[in-house]
Amino acid sequence: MGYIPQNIYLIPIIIEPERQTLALPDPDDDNRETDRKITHETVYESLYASIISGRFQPGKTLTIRGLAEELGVSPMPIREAIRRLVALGALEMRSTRRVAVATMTDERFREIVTARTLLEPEIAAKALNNCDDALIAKLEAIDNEIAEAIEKGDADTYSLKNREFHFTLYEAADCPIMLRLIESIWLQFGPFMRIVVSHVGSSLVVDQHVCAVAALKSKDETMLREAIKLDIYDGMDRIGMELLGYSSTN
Amino acid sequence: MGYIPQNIYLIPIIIEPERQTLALPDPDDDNRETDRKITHETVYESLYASIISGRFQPGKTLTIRGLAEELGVSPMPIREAIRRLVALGALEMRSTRRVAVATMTDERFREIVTARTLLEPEIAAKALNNCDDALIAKLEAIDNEIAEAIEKGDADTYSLKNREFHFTLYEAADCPIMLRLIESIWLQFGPFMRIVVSHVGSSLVVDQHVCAVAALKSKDETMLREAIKLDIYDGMDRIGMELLGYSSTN
DNA sequence: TGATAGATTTTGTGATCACAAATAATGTCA
DNA sequence: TGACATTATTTGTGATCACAAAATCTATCA
Repeated sequence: MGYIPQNIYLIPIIIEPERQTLALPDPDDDNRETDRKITHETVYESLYASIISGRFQPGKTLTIRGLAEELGVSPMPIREAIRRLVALGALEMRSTRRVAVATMTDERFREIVTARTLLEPEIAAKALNNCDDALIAKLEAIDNEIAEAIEKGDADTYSLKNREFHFTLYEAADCPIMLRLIESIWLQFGPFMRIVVSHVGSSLVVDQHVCAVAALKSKDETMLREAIKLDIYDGMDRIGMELLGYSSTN
Repeated sequence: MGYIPQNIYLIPIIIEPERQTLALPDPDDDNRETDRKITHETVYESLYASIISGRFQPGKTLTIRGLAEELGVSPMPIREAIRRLVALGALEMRSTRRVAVATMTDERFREIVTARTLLEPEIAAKALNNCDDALIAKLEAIDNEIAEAIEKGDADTYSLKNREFHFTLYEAADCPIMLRLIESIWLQFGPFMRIVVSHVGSSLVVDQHVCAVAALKSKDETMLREAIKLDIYDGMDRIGMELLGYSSTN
């Protein structure tokens, strides 16, 4: 794969997706004065979270009734949530109208890298104009949590916080349309994020997040674009390595 | 607007969206041996076609029951189709859970131009590798129909064929993920395509489609990217001009 | 033993209904 | 006459049901 920018040694480890029960947040929570709790919306968020955190095995088929029972709702809101996720490419509709978690192929993988390197440096550059000290502080705080997660080998927290870092930055750009496109892309490699890289491998990598924050501080757009691009290459490497040694199971 | 690449004179004319009844294709058609006719799928396609051809006034609120009655189906498949279109940004969900056709703002407009100029030249370049004589012939045929439509001042055919030209080229790239992103973007300015430019204005414009086809013939990637970029600027100009003299109605 | 045909279960789909929130319409009072 | 409260209607939402297609299981036969 010609996009690998530097020589790094990664040891990919697949975490077997332990059966994890889905659950909707307790409706008795008192934060519903702002927005009414719409079931299909809540279902969507629940499935969304499961997908981006890699709780669903890629290729796994989902059934409407199964999810409905698991989440304790009727099939109706499940259907609506599934339609949205299919539209975004997070789930794929098979010819028999069955939905499954999106799988990955070499071609899809390359497309994702291409689309990410086109859109994300651009939106980061737009965020540069709206950047203030609060944003920088927030990003640095997240980056510290990421370092901590790597230290502990906590893959879940790592991928969660890595995502948070990127989207915190991108949201500052105030470009909802581009953000939606990027979100759609992230959803499509979400199921592959549950991968741990060895501590040694990770620590050898130049932390592009630090570079990105430095670029924000010095208002250096070129440096920021480069940092985001290299961070994408780095992150996608981990998934790419995994793809090589792991043919799709079903 | 600084993106305008050349001095052209366009006279935008808004075609008032005449009330046009929606209708599902006759289920008695004999082309259903290949794939079963799923109602919510058919509804989706129907709404999709209405949106990209600008049959719906931007900002117009759609009701589930209203569409259901118009299409002669129950509210259920309407809901599913709407969820998909909301996910793609073609429709927007208001705070009261009401859906409306996406509106346009200066910010959204600029974002769309940015995203298009990032993604479309790239996918066109990928299509260049898979380009054969059949594709070129097809594109030239479409371009002839476009010229004819401009001649006659037929805005509907123009925007339909313009869309066909782009997507025929893009599909040749065989990049389904990027294609979906581009489709999502097109859906968002679809409602604004129903705009006629004066014949004189149009004929003054350099036909970037011809340039694109020439670039395909000579395998000139740089030229192809440039042609696509200029064509986007040209097309978006027409919408941009319209935006200036036409504050959003509701 | 292994493949195939039939039976059984599972599953997607679309319609209908009840309920609550939102919108529109109506009447009342200053 | 105009602003506000009240009523009526419309509309989104979620559950349940019936039906048909798909998937799974089972039994039969080579």
